[in-house]
Amino acid sequence: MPTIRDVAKMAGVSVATVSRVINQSGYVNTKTRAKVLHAMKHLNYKPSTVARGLAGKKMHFIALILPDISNPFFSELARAVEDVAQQHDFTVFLCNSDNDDNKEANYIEVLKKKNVDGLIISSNTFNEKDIESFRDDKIPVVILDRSIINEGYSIVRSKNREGARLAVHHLLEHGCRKIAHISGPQKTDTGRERLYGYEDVVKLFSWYDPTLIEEGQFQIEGSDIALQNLLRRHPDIDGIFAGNDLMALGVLKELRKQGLRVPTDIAVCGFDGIMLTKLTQPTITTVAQPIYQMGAKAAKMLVQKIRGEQTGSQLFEFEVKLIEGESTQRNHCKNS
Amino acid sequence: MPTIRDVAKMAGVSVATVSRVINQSGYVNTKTRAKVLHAMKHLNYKPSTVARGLAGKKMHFIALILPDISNPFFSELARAVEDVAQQHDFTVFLCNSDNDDNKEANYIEVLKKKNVDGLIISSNTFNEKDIESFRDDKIPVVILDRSIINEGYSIVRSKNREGARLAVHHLLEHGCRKIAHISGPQKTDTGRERLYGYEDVVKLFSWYDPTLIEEGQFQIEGSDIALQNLLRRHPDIDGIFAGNDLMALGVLKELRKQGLRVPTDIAVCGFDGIMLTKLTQPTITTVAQPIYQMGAKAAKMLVQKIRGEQTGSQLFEFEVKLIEGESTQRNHCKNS
DNA sequence: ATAGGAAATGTAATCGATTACAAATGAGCA
DNA sequence: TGCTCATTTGTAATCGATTACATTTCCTAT
Repeated sequence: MPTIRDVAKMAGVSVATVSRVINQSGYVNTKTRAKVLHAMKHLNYKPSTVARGLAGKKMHFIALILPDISNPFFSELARAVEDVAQQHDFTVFLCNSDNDDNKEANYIEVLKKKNVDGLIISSNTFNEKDIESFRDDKIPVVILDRSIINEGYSIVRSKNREGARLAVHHLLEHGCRKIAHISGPQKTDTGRERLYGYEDVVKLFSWYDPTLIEEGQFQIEGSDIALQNLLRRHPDIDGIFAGNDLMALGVLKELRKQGLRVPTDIAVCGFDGIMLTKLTQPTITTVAQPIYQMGAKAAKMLVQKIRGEQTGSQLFEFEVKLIEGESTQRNHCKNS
Repeated sequence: MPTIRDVAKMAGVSVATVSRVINQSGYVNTKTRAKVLHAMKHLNYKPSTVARGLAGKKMHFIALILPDISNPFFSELARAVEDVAQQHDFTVFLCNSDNDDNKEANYIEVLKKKNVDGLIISSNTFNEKDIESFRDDKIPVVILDRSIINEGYSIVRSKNREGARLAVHHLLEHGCRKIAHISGPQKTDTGRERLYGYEDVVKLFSWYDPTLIEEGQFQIEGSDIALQNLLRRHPDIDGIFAGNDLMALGVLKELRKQGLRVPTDIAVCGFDGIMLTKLTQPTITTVAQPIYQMGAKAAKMLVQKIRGEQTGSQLFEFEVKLIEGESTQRNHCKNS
């Protein structure tokens, strides 16, 4: 690997001049520039990012901390982040936290040692102290898919509570008269927000009862048990609002096993809008978030912050949209 | 951020001594070590990976190049790679290539500038020259899910051709008498291997005809068109072997649209064994690769190579396994 | 004619580590 | 006693860039 000194020697100039050419800074004579460029090309010279980093320049990488890349919601988010990062010449560190505080803390430390330029965190449970340590070092942070105290960090999220209300209203409009909720983990913001949205609507009805709520883990696994518990307590449920699409999928699977028809016996609505909802039979009605756009927006904000083009904390809240699938297409008779 | 000099000053020793403590190299008096460790703790000192990198040490990051992280096959692979990397204190760069030569070449360049310690590439179309440039720089490379000339790089893959034969045999055993294939892109190794496997079996039958093959893109999108073309040419198809699960999913969707029943009218078999195949109605029969293990194995091999514990090129080929779903459970009458 | 400043280039310090080499100390042994 | 060698520590060069500062040349306006 040739170094800047090799280039300087070959072009017959000093390293400072080569550096000026590379960085397009200071004055360089046109002819000199040509000589340098020629030498660089000839030697196939590539400036070492590591050396530049040590000399105070950006390393041009950002980190993305998320619970689990194999979850389709996050893999789409990651895809968006990576696309935008790539467009701006940043590389992305992939960090799976599994919502585990220790893993996360460990990552934070490693990332600081590696001079990461910025951080996007969409992990559900993070230690705010860890994040604060980034702010102390003036490393920009964007928080994705979380509602945290709005101090110092920028946030990108969507309207979870409103979306949950949308879902429940939709179920009501399609004739459901007893709607249960399988919530996300209550230690997560999104899990809580969606539960609140559900409660906003159902608490007005006489049939409502807190035992209509079961907590899930935002995963397929476990949603079957949650459903069983609900059905045991309330065999007359005719609508289920699942806290996310993966759980809706699990519910669909379990309902089938129980011999219950969707949507005839029970209607199901999910949340997120992952592609999967369109592939099942029946397709799943869901409250869609603009997943890709959210990831892209977060990445754009981060890049701007890194460049110093934007400072302070911003909140960016995306609209959600109910996408009607077959899982709620039942007769409206009961409703009318 | 404190530096090694701050630590040295506080402990009343030289930077060399501090470095010795950090790296557990050379001689350090027990008492001195204690002083240094205390100073490090007190200052919350974290050695800069960048500075160490410049001084010739490993940066402790590896890159993972894959076509598209939002594809469930690759997101599971990525998950495995990241898990293993994390266990060995490596961070993972996520690189989506979209099977685009330019993007890939661009990444290769960036990665070299950033002193990446090793590379796992599971992209379908890579320029061998680019990869060779890594070998020239003695940067270990592991190739995942590809059959390339076995020179200088280690390879992890599964038995694609055999798996394809398995799939077709299974369809035959379940009464199919005219089996079509929607192949993966023929510019990819896996796409080709699976096609060969299909041909191995079907070419023995009188009904076989090359027009029973349509090329897909390993994605849901496009598999509907491929299926339409096949059905137009051969309305009497009663079995379809899709080159991967995503295409099988698309086929299922399109068959439903066309009013054809699965498996009664047409049986469907996929390849890969992604979780999705278990969630559809009917569930999809598939030839499962041990996706997670493959990713984990690749990562382990890479780490060993980076540590110099393993040199030379190795080939690791995983077994595949047919997982029977509902999409091929038809009466065996025709077969008997 | 000349001061002032733009243009062009080079020298050397710097970033934060590692490490070769030197030097000092002390113990063991002939 | 004097020599060898393990132990302990420090000095300074090095990795490959950036950049503050110095220097030189040359153009221009007064």
